[in-house]
Amino acid sequence: MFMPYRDRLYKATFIERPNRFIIRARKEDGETVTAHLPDPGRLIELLIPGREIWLRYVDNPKRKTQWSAVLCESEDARVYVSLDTMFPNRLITQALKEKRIESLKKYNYIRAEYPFAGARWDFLLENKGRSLLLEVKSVTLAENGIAYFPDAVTARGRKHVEALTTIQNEGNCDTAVLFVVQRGDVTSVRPATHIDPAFASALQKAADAGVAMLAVTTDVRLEGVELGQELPVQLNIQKGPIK
DNA sequence: GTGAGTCGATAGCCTTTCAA
DNA sequence: TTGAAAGGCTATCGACTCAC
Repeated sequence: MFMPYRDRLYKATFIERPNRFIIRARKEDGETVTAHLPDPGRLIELLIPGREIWLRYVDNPKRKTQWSAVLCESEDARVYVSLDTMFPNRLITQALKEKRIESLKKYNYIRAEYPFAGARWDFLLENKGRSLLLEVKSVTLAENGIAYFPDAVTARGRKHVEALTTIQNEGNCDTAVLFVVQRGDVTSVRPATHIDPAFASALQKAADAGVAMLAVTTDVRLEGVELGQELPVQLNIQKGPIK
């Protein structure tokens, strides 16, 4: 399943990141522009001065910036990595509606952004009257063919997982976490125990409680993003990548 | 039906508050 | 005084609510 970008992309060179939502980049015509960065994650492996990055122009006078970062080169320049944290939800919305994810094929798409138990969940699915709450996590960090989440300590992410565990234990509905890897050079997903051990522990407890752990890869291109195959989520991994 | 406004989400930095 | 914890702020988007 392929989802094209809605806008033309402009090649640029990353210069700096003044704050987590803003970057400065130099376009091919020499103009230096300020762009919004949709992914507020750390991204220290990706956003390195001199690296190629692609922007889209946004004609919206209400915005403070007229440019948004869309994707950049991976560390080894072999693949592109999406920087748009909104894109996975659009892609997964379409994939769920079209039943493109094998593990979730039996579920019907009900709605997105479903408020339940004091939180808002990315998707509500249903199979034969049984509901499933699905939380989507965007993954950009990878090393040696393994994707890691998160790329920075995430108390909110941990609370999300803990809430899913509680809901799963109550038994009223099923729950799942879906990691969407926004790059095509990985073969599995692991919790980043070396970055956020608390999150990794919470994820393990969630899996033990029955929260389904799913992952899909994507092939990020300059024209758009292709939904890739499902990937294994490897828990019980005590150490991070070998340096 | 449409437009305006509100809310929640994202994660790191900085400031403030509070306890030891 | 120092360290930890809590909360606000940042820019943008999409969903939702409400008024017209």
